[in-house]
Amino acid sequence: MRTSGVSHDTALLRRLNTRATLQVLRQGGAQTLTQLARAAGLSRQTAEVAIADLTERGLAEEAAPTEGGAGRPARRFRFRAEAGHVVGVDIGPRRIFAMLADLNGDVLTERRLDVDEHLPAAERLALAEQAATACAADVSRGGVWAATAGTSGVVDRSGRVSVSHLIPGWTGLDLGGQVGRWFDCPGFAANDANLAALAEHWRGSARHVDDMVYVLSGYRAGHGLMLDGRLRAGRTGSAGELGRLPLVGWEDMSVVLARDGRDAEEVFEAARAGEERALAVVDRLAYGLARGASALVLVVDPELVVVGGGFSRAGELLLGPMRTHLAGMCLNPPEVALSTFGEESIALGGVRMALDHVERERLDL
Amino acid sequence: MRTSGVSHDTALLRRLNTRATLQVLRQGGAQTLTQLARAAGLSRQTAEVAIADLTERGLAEEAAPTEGGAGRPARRFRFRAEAGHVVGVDIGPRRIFAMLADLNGDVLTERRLDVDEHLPAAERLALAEQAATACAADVSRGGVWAATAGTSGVVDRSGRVSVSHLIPGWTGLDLGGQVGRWFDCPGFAANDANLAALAEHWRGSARHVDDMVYVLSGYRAGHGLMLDGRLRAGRTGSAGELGRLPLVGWEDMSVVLARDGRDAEEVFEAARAGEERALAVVDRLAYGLARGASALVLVVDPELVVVGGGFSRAGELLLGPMRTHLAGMCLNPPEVALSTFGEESIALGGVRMALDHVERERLDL
DNA sequence: AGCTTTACGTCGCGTCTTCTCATAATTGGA
DNA sequence: TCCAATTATGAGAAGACGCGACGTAAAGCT
Repeated sequence: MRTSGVSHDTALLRRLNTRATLQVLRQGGAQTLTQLARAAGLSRQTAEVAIADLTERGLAEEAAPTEGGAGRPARRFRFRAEAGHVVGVDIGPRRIFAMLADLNGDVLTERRLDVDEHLPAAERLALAEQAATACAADVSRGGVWAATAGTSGVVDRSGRVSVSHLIPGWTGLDLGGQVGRWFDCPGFAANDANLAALAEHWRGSARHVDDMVYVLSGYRAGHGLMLDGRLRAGRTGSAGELGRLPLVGWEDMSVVLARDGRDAEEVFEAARAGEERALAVVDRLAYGLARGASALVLVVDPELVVVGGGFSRAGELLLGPMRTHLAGMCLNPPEVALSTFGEESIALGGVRMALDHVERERLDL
Repeated sequence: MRTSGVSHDTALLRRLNTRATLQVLRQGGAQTLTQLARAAGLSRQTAEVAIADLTERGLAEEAAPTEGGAGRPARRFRFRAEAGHVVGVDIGPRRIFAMLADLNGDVLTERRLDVDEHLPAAERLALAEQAATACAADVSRGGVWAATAGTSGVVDRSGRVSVSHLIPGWTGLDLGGQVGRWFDCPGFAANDANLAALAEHWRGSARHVDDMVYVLSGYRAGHGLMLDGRLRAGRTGSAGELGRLPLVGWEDMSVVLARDGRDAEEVFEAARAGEERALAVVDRLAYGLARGASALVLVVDPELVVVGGGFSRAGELLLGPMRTHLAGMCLNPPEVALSTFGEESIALGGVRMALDHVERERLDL
């Protein structure tokens, strides 16, 4: 039970209506006052007041009126997506990926960097900062309103890396705080699989689904949970460490491949060519994935499982057998889909998480 | 992305302030206008208007003023918890348990009934209806505002039992609809473990925790998920069927006991007396429970695991070894606690779910 | 009885939204 | 070229709401 505590005077109405107008403006593109008012369920005058408010805050501006059409041409207004920016960075063991996006979430610039997996924390951070600030080179100081980093390992709610086995010197790092310092803005950090889930739900394979599970398949495993349209990171942020459950069988992925002697890419290649042995290896991988996924499915019963990560490059080759195995393990097997964004999903999820903050705090949505 | 669509005129303010006043009134007991206003963050006048509103709706009434104290005695108002009622029914394989509660959720009457596990659906329903209506005998027609039934098996969002292995004729039953018809009110149905989780979170062992997992331990297994303070039933309501995952090892509970030859109660008795063989059996049960729980913990990373169901009667005898086993299976083992409400938890969870509906729809909270 | 304290009730003000009506700016046809 | 139709704009009035202020009412205490 929470107390309300907040006083509700008439100023709240103004805020609410401005918020509604802003939502409509963002979703519908450039619109006239009449259109805005109708869509937001307000009178034209109220919409006008809201637009004046937004214009003053730099979030709206007048656009060119529509050509043609009878009657007096209406003034049109558009959302100034360029009023602010957000940054998402994926800092992985072997790769750094930075993205700059505007307030619509449209990606403006990207930087990709391969790094050595033994690179120490300080230098890795410095490279990530370079990549991120380079992306934002054209953005004025203070123009980045929020930034989020994604990384492998356990990241707690405050943005601190509490455990990381894959990146040297990473454990204990206040990653969220670091990233915020780069742009003097609020900074966040989250587990990579969680961010990937966020991205897939935002614009990817899970666009139309509010209960889904993202499976990060590869030499390391992980997962992200999206329930009721919201990310569930768990108490310590360590949801996503399913790979640790020996019963589930994700740990022996690398064993399967090692036994074969080839790396994943080669095996997939051979399997695509129809080679028997490679197909058997792929089936074994699919079985392992299905075992892990089945635990997720039986626990949270999602509508969709999205498979991303390195192994997902095999595409339907892997998904087909995975569906078959999963069907045998669950009462109501959910749909299984490939990740839409490959490598970019983590940085894109970072963009989304930063946008979430901006929408909540600065746009007052 | 959803459009707002709702117009925000000044009437909304009134609604919001009335809501805030009602919340304060319910939480704080009988209060004066000044107290209400301060707690709700409103002016005294506004609180007065809200109270007038609530009084008209039958939800508030004037109480006796406080004795003593300087100054003019203030009128005091209290929430009329007796303005409406809710019903929760647990319809299990071998037991029916009905509860009537007022709008505060205080339980007024209970009825418990043992039934044969082979009892056909129609007769089982008739008995449940008898138990429930008997509980509500003193309540005027229309005085029950919502009712919820809990049962074992998969219950979908609409309140239909989609799968039930334990109760004959249960599969396909529109349980929520049935229960609603008893009292001519909105009726709901949910899986028993989910309702138990709700109850424990409301007033039981998980009172202060918003991310928790309820484990129904017994000859049949199940679980309920409470994340961010809300129940997550999953797409088809079949989250909670973890027992189906053979890898997890919940299925062989009965095997463990069968091998011993005694039933659970006898084994616990013997173990309490210190008998070696019984202790080994309990440890084996604890191991099985921990295996199942570990899957839950690794997937959702809760703060707390609440153990209920038949085996939980063993108390710390079972929980101790379970904690030990769990610690070996998880990175960050959560706390493990016993269920506060034994058999009553399911019906009580039903009360809570019915109250949720009432608060949302009729109290406009 | 008079003082102090606390609550009550009414009045007026400011804010917000909406309705109405006069006005402005276009297009298309006479 | 001019006029009607159409659509948007702008100003003013009305209604609803919340809040602060001030006078009044009702108790206890001295």
